[in-house]
Amino acid sequence: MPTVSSEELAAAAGVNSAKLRKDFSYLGSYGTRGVGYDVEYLVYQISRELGLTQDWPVVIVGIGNLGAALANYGGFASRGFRVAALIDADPAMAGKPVAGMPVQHTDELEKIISENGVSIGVIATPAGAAQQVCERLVAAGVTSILNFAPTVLSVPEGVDVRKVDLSIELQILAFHEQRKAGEEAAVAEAAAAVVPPVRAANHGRKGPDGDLPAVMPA
Amino acid sequence: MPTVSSEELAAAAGVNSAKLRKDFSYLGSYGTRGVGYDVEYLVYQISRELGLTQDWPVVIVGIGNLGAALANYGGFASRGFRVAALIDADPAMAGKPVAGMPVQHTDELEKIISENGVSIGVIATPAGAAQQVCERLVAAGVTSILNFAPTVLSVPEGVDVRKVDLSIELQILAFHEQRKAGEEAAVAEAAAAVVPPVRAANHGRKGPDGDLPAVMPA
DNA sequence: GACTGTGAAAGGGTTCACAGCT
DNA sequence: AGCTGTGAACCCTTTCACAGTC
Repeated sequence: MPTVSSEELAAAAGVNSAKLRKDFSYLGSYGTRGVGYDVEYLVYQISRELGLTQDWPVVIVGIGNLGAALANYGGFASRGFRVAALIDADPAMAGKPVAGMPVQHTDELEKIISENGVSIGVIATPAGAAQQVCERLVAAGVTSILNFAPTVLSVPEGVDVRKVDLSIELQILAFHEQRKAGEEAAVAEAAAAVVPPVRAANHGRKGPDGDLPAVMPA
Repeated sequence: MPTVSSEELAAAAGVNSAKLRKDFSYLGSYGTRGVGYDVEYLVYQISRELGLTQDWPVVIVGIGNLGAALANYGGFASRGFRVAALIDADPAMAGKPVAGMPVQHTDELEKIISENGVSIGVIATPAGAAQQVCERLVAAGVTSILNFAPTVLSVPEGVDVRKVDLSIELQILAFHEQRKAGEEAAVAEAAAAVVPPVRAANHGRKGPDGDLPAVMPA
């Protein structure tokens, strides 16, 4: 399939074809009128725009179950990420191979970051250690942090932090599950609490990844 | 602090106070004019609306690093989730304790789900096993699935699936990182590709959790 | 006086619909 | 004829601003 139309892509993604065309147009005019988009060229242009054509060295700090899971995660390499080092504070971990790579001690953190030109760090430590690790990463030159620890990190201006809370997705499912569990019961409960019954909107999927639950006026 | 104003909450959350009041108003009128919101009452009402006051038994299928990390994750219990069982296809895993709970074999899957009234399942298996596990979960009565495997699951109507891709958050950081890495370079590259230079919007944080990156017209 | 709840205005994103190119 | 690229219309969300309540 060398070429694809906005209609086909939109159907596959579950969105309106006009939206898809307009979105693509912000990246440039990569389509051909009367024909569609050249698949290979389009993939390249989008990859480039998203930064997938670059090589991003990352360090993972905190090699517990989660850190090890991340180190073994196959999806990183294919998206342009290269795990430059695994770092843990436990001296007993040092030298142990995880995902075919020896764990290094926290003492080496600054050296690893500067030698590899790392600008993205992943924190998978316990909550108590996260802020301190974060500060060391930032001081060493990291400007983007992905935080899996259940803490809100404070960082200086210019540093990006994204927090992944593994329970939030479960909460979203539970929220919908609650709504599924019979409207009668929900309405009865709502009435008992002297609350106007509320209806779930946006329950359907917009794209491959659903939206957050939204409570809308009836 | 028995009471809070919309202004205080909005400042803490980084949103407009009118938006916060309007959002709350969709849940009902839980505030008091001239006073604010009673913290305890508000927390209860929001918890109830989000389904946090219910007990949700969940099963985790696939007890590798990620499954173990999820089993050990402290955030679940505090949000009303109870890990009813850990399930793995490897007979060698059966009976081994993970997070203080014996791993059970996949053979028991249907029994576990019906006996515990489980409606939410977490899939942390390798990609190859995910669809099959998914089908067994659904057949056994699960109606919400949280999928950590790098596969798109197909499910019957009425079943909710949310996919967590651990590399997407990294991609978002890399996207911003790319933009940080000097506008001159980016513009030069864009010009070389015969593309109008594009500027990142929505780079700032709206709430505690940042938005997806958006490419907007200049 | 202080603060909520909410109509109305403003703003932003999505969809329509069609001009323009192949 | 077929499909992109995009101005304009539309619609939904956010913000303003103030009436209503304590």
